[in-house]
Amino acid sequence: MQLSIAEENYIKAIYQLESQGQKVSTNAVAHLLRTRPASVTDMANRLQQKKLIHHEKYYGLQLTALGKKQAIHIIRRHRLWECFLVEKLGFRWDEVHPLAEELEHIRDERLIERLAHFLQHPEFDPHGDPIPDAKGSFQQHEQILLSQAPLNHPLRVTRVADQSAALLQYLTQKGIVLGTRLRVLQINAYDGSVEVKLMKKPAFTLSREVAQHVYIQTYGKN
Amino acid sequence: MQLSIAEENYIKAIYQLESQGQKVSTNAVAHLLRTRPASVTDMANRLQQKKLIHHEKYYGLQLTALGKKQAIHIIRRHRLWECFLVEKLGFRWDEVHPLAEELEHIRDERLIERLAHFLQHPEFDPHGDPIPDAKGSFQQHEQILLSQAPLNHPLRVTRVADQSAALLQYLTQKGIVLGTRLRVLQINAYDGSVEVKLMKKPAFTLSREVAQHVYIQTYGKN
DNA sequence: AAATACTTTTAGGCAAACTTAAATTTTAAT
DNA sequence: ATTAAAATTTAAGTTTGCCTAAAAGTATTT
Repeated sequence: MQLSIAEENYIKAIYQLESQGQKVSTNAVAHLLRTRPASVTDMANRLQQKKLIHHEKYYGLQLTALGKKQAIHIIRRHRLWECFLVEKLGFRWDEVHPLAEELEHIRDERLIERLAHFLQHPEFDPHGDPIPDAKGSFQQHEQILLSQAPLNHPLRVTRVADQSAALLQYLTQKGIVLGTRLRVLQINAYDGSVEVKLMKKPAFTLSREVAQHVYIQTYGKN
Repeated sequence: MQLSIAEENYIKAIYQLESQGQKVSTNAVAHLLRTRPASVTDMANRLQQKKLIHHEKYYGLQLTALGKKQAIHIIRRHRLWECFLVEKLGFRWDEVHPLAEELEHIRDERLIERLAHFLQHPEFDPHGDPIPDAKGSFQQHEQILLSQAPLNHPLRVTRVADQSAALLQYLTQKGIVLGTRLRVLQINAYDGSVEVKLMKKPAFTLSREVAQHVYIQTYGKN
């Protein structure tokens, strides 16, 4: 069953909200897709008829197993294209999201598998998000939010969970990209801001909003 | 002015018919796009309003300068993607056309220019069709139809002017790909079939239908 | 428990791109 | 030069995916 581009975008949005543990309200989807609640209800009916979601009136949307499978395929395509754009065409990590949003809708199994092969089956995209394999499974590796990091411990940046160019450019400018090594000097109990220290640079502070989108891993010692 | 995918497909179809020297009838476009004449008339009105074509009622369609420019951009995208698919992803020349038909609709200037750079600015696609440069000009190099080739002269295949997988697979199987060297032993005056001879292989015959889609260049001697 | 605020759905409409059927125009044939 | 055939356009209707406005349902406050 072939989905339209609009249907794919809804499926992806619902998946995204679900995986953030939020209840998937009509409003939330409308906001994410920059459309209106009435349009979401409209599409919800169609998606339910295609067995891609459950829709309990007034209580929100939920992907079926089938819908989830579709979503993961779309995400696989999206993230592979992001890798391609950065690694092969030389785009920056803050530029690729909108382009991948278009490329992801080309649903050709062979194309995607050959692209994956060409890229040597990457496991993470340029923002550190895991890429599902052809069967749809992905290994979420252990992650800690920068805003909850242990103090004075060697850390490595593994993921930025927000595609906005503004955030990615801001981090880049601060010297933070995937793989950057840093320490957290302190976390401000009042506003949640995080003071970080990169090698050979003066310490600086990141706001809670920023720190809540940056994931790290510990290394060294243990 | 951003064209829809449907509009782009019409523009491309009209360009294709024009460049084959045919008069661009409603019927011809409908046939090419596997739609109905009424749909073509419908779209023709919209395209005319957008100054992309002229439409003299009952007498056919014609691209304006603006329409032609758009068409050439679409073709550039299409042919660059075909190169990518063959050279980087390892697809065969008979597989890439339908995929490129999808990829060509991603209209991002930077993407295309980076793709071109990545491919080292190829001048011809996997079927020997010339790729317009970023400004829209392409050098059509001298070409001769196999069906009009000089007899007993060393020839090199430069282009196959038909994307159908059936033809491309047939030619491949006969040993004919881009760059293949051959001679024409004779051309049958009755049915237009062409007897060709490849190195180290027995001669064989190609029908007029096939020979009219294969272009060659002479080489050696002069 | 009632009133108010907020969310969601329903209803009615619109534009794009298609369809079929009927009317019209052009072309070809007698 | 009519007439018949073919091509084209018009008219009316469909589906997808969106919209606004109004109605209905849910949540919150007092």
